[in-house]
Amino acid sequence: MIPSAERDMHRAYGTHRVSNARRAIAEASARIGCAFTVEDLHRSVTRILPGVGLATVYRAVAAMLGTGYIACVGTRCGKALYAVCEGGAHHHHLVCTSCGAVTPLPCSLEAQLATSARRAGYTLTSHEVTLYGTCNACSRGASPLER
Amino acid sequence: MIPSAERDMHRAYGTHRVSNARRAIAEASARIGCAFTVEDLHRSVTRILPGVGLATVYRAVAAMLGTGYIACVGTRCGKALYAVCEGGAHHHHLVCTSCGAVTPLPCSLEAQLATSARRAGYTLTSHEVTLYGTCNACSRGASPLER
DNA sequence: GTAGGTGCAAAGGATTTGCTTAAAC
DNA sequence: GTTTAAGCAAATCCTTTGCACCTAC
Repeated sequence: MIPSAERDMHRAYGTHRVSNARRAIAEASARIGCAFTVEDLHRSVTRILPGVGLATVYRAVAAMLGTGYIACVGTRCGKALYAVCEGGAHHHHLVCTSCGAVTPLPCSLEAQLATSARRAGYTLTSHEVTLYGTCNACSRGASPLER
Repeated sequence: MIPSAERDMHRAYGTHRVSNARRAIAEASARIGCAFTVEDLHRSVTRILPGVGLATVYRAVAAMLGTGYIACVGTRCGKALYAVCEGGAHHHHLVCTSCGAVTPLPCSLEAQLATSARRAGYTLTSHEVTLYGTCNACSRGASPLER
């Protein structure tokens, strides 16, 4: 086993056990390279390893959310959208509404938001910021997926 | 009919027709005073006007989302959470995770976020910011709802 | 050897939709 | 009068769960 691949598995699943199915699922997540639904992921996974069940993908997604390897970056047509998170540092996501590309954005608002919250009498525990826009390629008219 | 109440109905439903059910739904939304699920809203509405169906509430919620009278401020246990939006100006929401209180927060990040996005090669079309925390009352240990 | 993962199928549950009747405008 | 909403019930569909078997550790 290539060490870097093993490291990725640890990033994805933490102390959970790693099966062939989960290996394929983490690999497929990374390969997709943009925001994906569980269904998208399942389709990709079965190309790598046929026979993996949808429930298994859902369970692996839950595990990967737990470790922060992936994050929910919105919804599309009632389905949750996920994306692989690059580093471990606190960040947000910039999602292309045309092709689904996802770019991580370091969070520089922490102090500012906490101040606003405090002024309103709240003690901030967490915040969610998601930016939606069109990426360079899509702005130039490159093949977008259907929204 | 009290003029101010009529004005509220217009804010809630725009050019849609206003029935007794919808009047009760808009009124209940405003009375709740914090974040609510469709189910919560349905319960409140039937106290004002018994016999209103759940589907009617869902359809009214869709209409009120369309006019911006209410907005989605997150989810709780898989159910969408909504809150009445005060003014018309662009703002975000500060949600108390303990009691569900919602405080509108004027958006002061527009320029900053657009710049971050542009730097990443994106043309920003929209953004969502939701802050979660504990309100003053809950911090002091006042009766919280179950999470 | 055992806790944890898999696959399948069935259940769960929020939300939507079809249809007929009733009410707004 | 016509168009739009209500109410009911059934359908939809994403997601979760139960269970028996298998596998990573």
